[in-house]
Amino acid sequence: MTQNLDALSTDTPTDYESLKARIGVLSDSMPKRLLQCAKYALANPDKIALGTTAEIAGAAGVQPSTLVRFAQTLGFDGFSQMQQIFQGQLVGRSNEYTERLSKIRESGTNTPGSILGNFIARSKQSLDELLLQVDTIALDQTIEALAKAETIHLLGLRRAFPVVSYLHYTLGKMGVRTNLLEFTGGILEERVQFINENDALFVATFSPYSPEVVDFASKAFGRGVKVLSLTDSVLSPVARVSSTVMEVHEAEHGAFRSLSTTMCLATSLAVAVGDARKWKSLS
Amino acid sequence: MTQNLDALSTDTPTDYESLKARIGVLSDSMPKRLLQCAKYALANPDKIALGTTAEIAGAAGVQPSTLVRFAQTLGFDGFSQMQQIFQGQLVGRSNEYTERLSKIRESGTNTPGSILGNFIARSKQSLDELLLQVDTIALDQTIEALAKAETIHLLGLRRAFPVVSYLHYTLGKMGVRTNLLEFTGGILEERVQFINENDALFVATFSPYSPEVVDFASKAFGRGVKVLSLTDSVLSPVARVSSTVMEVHEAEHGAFRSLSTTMCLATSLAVAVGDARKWKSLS
DNA sequence: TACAATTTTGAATAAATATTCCACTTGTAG
DNA sequence: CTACAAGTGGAATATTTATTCAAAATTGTA
Repeated sequence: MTQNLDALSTDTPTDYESLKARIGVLSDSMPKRLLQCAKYALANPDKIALGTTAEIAGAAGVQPSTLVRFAQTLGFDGFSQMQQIFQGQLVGRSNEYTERLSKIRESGTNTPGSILGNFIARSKQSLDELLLQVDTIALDQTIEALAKAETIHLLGLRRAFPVVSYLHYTLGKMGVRTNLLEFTGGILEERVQFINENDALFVATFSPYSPEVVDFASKAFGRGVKVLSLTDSVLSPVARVSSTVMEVHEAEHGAFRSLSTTMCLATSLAVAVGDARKWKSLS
Repeated sequence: MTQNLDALSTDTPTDYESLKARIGVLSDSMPKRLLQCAKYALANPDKIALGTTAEIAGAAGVQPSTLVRFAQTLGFDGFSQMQQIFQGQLVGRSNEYTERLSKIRESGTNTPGSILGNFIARSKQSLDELLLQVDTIALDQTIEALAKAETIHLLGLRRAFPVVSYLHYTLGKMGVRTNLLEFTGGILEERVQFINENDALFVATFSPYSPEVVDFASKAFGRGVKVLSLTDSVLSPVARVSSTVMEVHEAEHGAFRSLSTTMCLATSLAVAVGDARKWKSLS
């Protein structure tokens, strides 16, 4: 890494990169104990982010006060200020990106561009989170169940409806038999009896959860039908009446949630199911 | 996530998964404020990991003492003990991220995880592209036209249908009058005469472009109605019969395209229109 | 409607944590 | 060898932070 000129300036570092650069520059002229701090900090950034001065000092073999002097040498007010930089690094760069954009948003009033920029940033963050937090076991189970099912019944109202209607279209295009359950005129309940034991019910529901959807899933589950659900929290009432639950946290802006991340997962699901069916039909 | 029986035991959770499961089980019997804590914790685990009781309580809209009670309800000694679980999750995750990505890269393209990882990566790329290439003038014009319209008529078939049905729901929630045009039984054409001059027609269509949609847009445009279109190319046949055209390039994997980026744009559009209407109604 | 039980609040308190300060040590130049 | 500066340790302090508790509000019930 080439040395950063910013590190020579005297004001406090604002991100992890400039902090590292600053340490690199100053380490030459550091006395023994401060160098010990520097080495420990670079080797254990997580510990700095989460520990207390006493803990860290103990682990690094110095006194708590030395840790404070170390932070001050780097240009910080004290240890706590330096710690925040390490904490920010721990949470991830995606957060920083979001913060920058939302600051831009705050400065100008809700211009269309800033709203879009904000949603883009949040969606990217939400996608990262999906990659990290997705329960691959639940995903595999869902795909397997959907691949085996004779007919896939799809249910989702309000914000979840676009998700199931998309699956209806995409799975249909792949030759999978799907049945999009619509809620027109309260006849939904009776439909549960037409769901076969070889079928599967895919339910999408997000807070605030529609009672009709939960009821329907509950009845189907009671009849022994495989219920695969996609929801936004383990607190979802549909979780208790599902064979498998997949969780997805959507990007939001104020009270409004996107469907960006959910659609990404839905598409993957559809492709994976189509793929699994292809292998099945060949064997 | 599949339900965890361990959550029923009474000793303190030792990892993030069992903590989530515990919350899921206990949430039924939780009073209002504790439920608030539960929801906030599941939605903002990072904040719990790094914040102080005062900060977190403020953000979650409860008292610091309520946070402590929440932790105790889950079986912890106090808030600090619970916080350690969240911190552990945070550290584990940041190490896991690159690991998980490289594992996905190594595995073939047929495993569910790799399909999802692929879509996530492509969606993020596609979102970046949207931020860079979006035509802000067209975006502004579209928002302005939709904000002015008396009724917004929404049209989209196949893969575009989830987009307009989402707009129908979200705009409706904001008190905007929308009319979702459905194509059941070929009576669509006649509907064009019910579109007022003060109305707007929002059309979404992607390759392969449905002729019915293009025809309808063409007729409406001929009658002097504002036609705002969302499509995937300037070569789209709908572009020639539109007042304003917005372009979005969706993430794809083989022959299958997601709706991730499109939904991000649609959400922003809805929020911006809702916002613009609010200002209008106040003046 | 009134009573009991539960839940919430917010100030008081206890615990912990960061920071400061000064005596002491170490290294160094004259 | 001395004197001086720089660096260090650790107790003392100020600050922040978690936790407790009793009064008030809410909820459920007879």
